[in-house]
Amino acid sequence: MSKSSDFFEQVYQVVRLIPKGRVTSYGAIASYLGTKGSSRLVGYAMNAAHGVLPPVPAQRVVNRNGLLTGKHHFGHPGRMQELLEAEGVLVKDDQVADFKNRFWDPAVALAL
DNA sequence: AAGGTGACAGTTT
DNA sequence: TAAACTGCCACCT
Repeated sequence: MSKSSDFFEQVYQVVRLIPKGRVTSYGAIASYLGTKGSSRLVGYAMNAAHGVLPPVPAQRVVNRNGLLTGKHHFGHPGRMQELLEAEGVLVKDDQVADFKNRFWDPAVALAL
């Protein structure tokens, strides 16, 4: 019953709602959860997202610059970019192409 | 129990 | 203009 109290679980829920082919930022998720200053916790949560079921598409979460900061945490660098490209998200120089257009804001998409 | 960690973000120099 | 520092807070040892 106290599972929902886990901050990580909250993050996972939002990340799993990210549509395929879209990406969001750590700060956007943190802000949506009401913990704007805890953007680092979102990244930290992703660190523990490995092996979590249902799977958490952490590759769709990048920093506010659209940079694949956590690519080194996918077991092997390049795996994150590969996953994104497989979903239609072009990545150039470890950065999401047309990031602003690909950005998916939970505060807007999940509004109401 | 207390301290250190970190896949960010915003501000200042 | 770019680079560096600080704040932030839940999880881990």
